[in-house]
Amino acid sequence: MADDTETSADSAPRSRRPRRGAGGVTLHEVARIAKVAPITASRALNTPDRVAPATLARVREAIERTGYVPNTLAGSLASSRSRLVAGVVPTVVGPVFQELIQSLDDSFAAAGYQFMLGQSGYNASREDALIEAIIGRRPDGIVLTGAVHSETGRRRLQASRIPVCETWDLTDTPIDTLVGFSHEKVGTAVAAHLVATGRRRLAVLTGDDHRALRRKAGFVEAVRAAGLAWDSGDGVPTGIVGAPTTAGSGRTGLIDLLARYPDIDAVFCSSDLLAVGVLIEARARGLAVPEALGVVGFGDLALSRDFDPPLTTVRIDGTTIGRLAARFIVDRVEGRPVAERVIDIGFSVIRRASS
Amino acid sequence: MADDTETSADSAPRSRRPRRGAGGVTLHEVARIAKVAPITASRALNTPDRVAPATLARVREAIERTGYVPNTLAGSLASSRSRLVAGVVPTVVGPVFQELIQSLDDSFAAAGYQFMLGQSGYNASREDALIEAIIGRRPDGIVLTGAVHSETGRRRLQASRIPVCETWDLTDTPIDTLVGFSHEKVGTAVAAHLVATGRRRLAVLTGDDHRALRRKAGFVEAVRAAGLAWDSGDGVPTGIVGAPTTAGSGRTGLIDLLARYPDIDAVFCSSDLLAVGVLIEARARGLAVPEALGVVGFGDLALSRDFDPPLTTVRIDGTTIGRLAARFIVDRVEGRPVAERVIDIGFSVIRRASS
DNA sequence: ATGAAAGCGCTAACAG
DNA sequence: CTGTTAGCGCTTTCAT
Repeated sequence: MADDTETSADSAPRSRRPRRGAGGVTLHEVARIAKVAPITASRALNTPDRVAPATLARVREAIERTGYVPNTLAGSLASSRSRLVAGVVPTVVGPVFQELIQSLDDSFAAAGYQFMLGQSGYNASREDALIEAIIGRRPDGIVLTGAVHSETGRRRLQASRIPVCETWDLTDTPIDTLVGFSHEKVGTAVAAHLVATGRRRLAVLTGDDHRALRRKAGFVEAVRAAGLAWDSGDGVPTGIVGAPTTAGSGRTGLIDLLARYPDIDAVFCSSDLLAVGVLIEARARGLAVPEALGVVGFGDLALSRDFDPPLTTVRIDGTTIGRLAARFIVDRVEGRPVAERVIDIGFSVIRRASS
Repeated sequence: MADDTETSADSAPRSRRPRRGAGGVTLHEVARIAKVAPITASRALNTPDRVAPATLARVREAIERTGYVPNTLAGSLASSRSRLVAGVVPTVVGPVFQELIQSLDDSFAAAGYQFMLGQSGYNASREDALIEAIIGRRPDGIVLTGAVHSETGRRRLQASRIPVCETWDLTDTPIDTLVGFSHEKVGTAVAAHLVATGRRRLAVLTGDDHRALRRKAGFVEAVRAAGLAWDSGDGVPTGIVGAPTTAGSGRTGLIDLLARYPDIDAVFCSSDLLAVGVLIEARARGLAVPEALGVVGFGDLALSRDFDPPLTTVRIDGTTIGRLAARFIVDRVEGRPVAERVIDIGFSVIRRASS
């Protein structure tokens, strides 16, 4: 029994090459203790029903005794399957992607995959580095949030032949599969809502990121189409704030907009946090919402429903995006055919008291 | 040139074993095209200054031509170094850990490590599974947020010999290294602040998670020590809400507390979101803050500073926690001695208009 | 139901 | 500066 726990004390040909490795317990150790071949120990772990009960018990006891933890690096290298899916988000800071992240985590866990997250940090070169590092680890799938900007990154992903799902956006040229919605149409729909409720002097307060600006573009286009352009610039007074958007930038953004355009009767904000800032500032200066000013956000935070007045906003169903993205990946990995490769999940305008 | 791009068309002993693997370009391919030994190609990638410029150029051209992406799985297996650090958080949902996560990401990136995140989901068995999966991939380090609850998880981490840093909490028995603060002392400090500013009828509104309840315990103890216990229960009227805490649960929590104890003159909330809900509800029912009710939160959201009135809260320096945790891990990995293994980072009470 | 042999793709060790 | 050799720890293929 004593020599069982020693590490290959018997026939080590120590003559030339010293041993390497991290020195942990290996499957060979376990197999030796259980008096089976390594492959049998492997089967006991991966396909226990193809191993005789008595053998299984011996292997399990050996695992227990040694505290063996499989080296999945080695396993993945040998089998080309990692049971790991990597996700890329611009940032986990801010509430924007949280519902989606949660859903991806849950969906992949349910399918027996591990989900791990990396941040690209709104920075193209760091995004490229992250993508290369992820591909290098050969995950079974990759979920991208927001389209990949660099051509390098797209080419590498395509060449890797790893199943990819892009989310949160619609593009003409998906790398592989895609679950998203049209940011332009969000802008259009919000403009339609405000116009329909009698607003005539519309403004925009937006973060300066890609997708927010596309929502703004859709908004502006709809306003012009309705014949309500009233600013000398592109027709709609606009305040732009840097990322990340906060309630603070919402407050200062509104102050600034009102200074330039005192007649504004509605503001479309690119995030709920920004809109909450507008609500706080409006109340602080005695501007009645919704009577004197209509306010619409984007994202449908829990806070938006709980605010006073509750905030009209646009809801994106991150849970469904995550579920569908996971299904795409898992189907691909397990060799099932994927019928349609692009899904437009849409969005909904949630009307509350702020507009 | 044509046969360069074919895959080992020359001497393949196809007699018995068919080829396996994912079929991507390997370093051997690259080496063959560059007419060097594989190890030289490896050096061109990892230690380019130990390779002659001309050789380096040939290898680089071969990499370019083939679109080769290193298989870091194989590299890590061979070298026992992964340049990967894994993080575990209960959840990325909610603002609580965001500053810490950001800081970890930045700090590890600066040191040349990749940081990836997994969610344990406030669930002991899922936490165990996540920890086992992480250890199996042999990262160079593991950062844990909040202490690990299960004995199994702690034992596995300890046995793995992977550098570990626990954060966000102080325990008597760290697995390896630790950067945190005392939740009890937070409660004590907030009670002291409220008592010093003349509050006499103190209450608590708290989420039901582990650490929040420890803050509450510190608060209650301090209130009793000050001779201000006034509730028949443990001395301080308490409202408990489920996780995650939201502004909505803050609103209903205050309603409920006031129904039971109309005399309350201050509330300590276990999160800023909860406190913001209290602020919203107080205003909605015409209860003046801070005159009639003092409110203190925890976490120092950006929103808390931007609210009207600005919220008194407790600030945790997540950036510093992340930086120190990264330093612990990197020092360990690179074999430098770690002087102290436990750091108490403390906290600060930020006094604003709400109290 | 179990095992032997042969790699997965890469790098550490030791030459030259 | 470059190459040869021998693995890292696991699983695949083929055989019994």
